[in-house]
Amino acid sequence: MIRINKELLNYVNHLYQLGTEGNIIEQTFEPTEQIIKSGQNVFSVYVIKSGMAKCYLTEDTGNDFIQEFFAEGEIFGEIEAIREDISFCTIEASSPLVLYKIPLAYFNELLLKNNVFNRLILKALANKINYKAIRHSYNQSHPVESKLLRLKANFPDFNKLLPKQEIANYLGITVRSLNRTLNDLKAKGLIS
Amino acid sequence: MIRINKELLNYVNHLYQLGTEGNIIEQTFEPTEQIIKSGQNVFSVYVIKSGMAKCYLTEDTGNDFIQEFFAEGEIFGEIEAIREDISFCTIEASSPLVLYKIPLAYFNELLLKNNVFNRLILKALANKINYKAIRHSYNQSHPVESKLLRLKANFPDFNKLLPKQEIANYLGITVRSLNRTLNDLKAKGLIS
DNA sequence: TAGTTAAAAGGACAATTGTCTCAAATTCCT
DNA sequence: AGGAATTTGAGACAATTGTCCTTTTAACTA
Repeated sequence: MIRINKELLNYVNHLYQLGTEGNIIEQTFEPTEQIIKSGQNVFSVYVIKSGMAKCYLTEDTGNDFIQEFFAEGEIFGEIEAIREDISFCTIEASSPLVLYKIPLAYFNELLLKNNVFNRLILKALANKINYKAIRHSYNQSHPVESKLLRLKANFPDFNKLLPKQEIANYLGITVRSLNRTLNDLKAKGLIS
Repeated sequence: MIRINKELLNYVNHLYQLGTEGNIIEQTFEPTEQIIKSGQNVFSVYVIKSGMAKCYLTEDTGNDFIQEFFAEGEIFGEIEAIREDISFCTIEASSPLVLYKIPLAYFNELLLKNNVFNRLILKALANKINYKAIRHSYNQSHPVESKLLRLKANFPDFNKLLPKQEIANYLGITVRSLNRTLNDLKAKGLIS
């Protein structure tokens, strides 16, 4: 649910310290600001220094489906950079955000010339595929109750961190179903 | 549903032609044979030369959820290689398969020393993330009827190619629901 | 070709989840 | 503090999807 990548953050932080040519700059955003918008061009790759953002797709039904919440060290814009395509999702600040902004040209240069960076990106991509595969499979094969228990197990205080609508959008259900299931779980003593 | 990667196939074919050190070898499998098994170590990365394989996860409910069907040029085992982890899915031949088998050591060497290969892998990974994100979002936000129409639009003859159980496992539904919905669509004249 | 096995189809019912609506609680302004 | 706006909670009902089971059809084997 809330993804981090400390290793990548450390490395980008290191690149930033080097400070050569001012290639990487810091940028801040306030909650609800959108950094990348679905269907638009992406001119930079971003790594989160601090704060949290949500990554979501808006469906033709009007529903938002939240892919993940990104926190320290998570990268976004890299898929679009590598595919040389417009964005397929929207990234929106969930809290005050501080980002490292890497221009496309420099990102590609790093990929080509910096083995360490290249490997970190390969790993970041492989991890995304891994968790996406597991999550999709789980979501398709289990009822809401199981999904909620799983979420609770991984993020005990999810219901304090996020509004109900966001939790529902993350689970791909309605708020009504979420409330109903939370009540069932409370009645069974499986949740506080 | 059936993924291909011609560009990667061409390049791996080219590497194979070079034939240095016999690093890449060809291997064949018959339907139902498993090339990679969930939970086990992966010793090679594979690229499909011809035929089709299914990539699926088995859930604790006993359900198989099919991530994708892989055909010419699709790569698998690369996630595990990059993450240095055991496999999280099973790859099983759906038809007679011919594969290029790339040993881990050579795969890593290529990633490090061959810019063209490296970029092709980055693209392959980015594409997987892209289509997974879009599919998961769609699946969570639409009823079975929409999923089926979408499948029909993308693969008009899916119901001739695959048994019902496989289609159901790909859509994350039961065969009963699949049949019911196919009937509804026929009644509405939306499907043959 | 008959007999066995597997795949496809669907009836009947139950469980799950969504839709619509309204009321209560909470937050946010100025 | 007082009123507006947002968030939360839930009742009543409808629609969707799953479970279980039986029948039909197709496919394979000896």
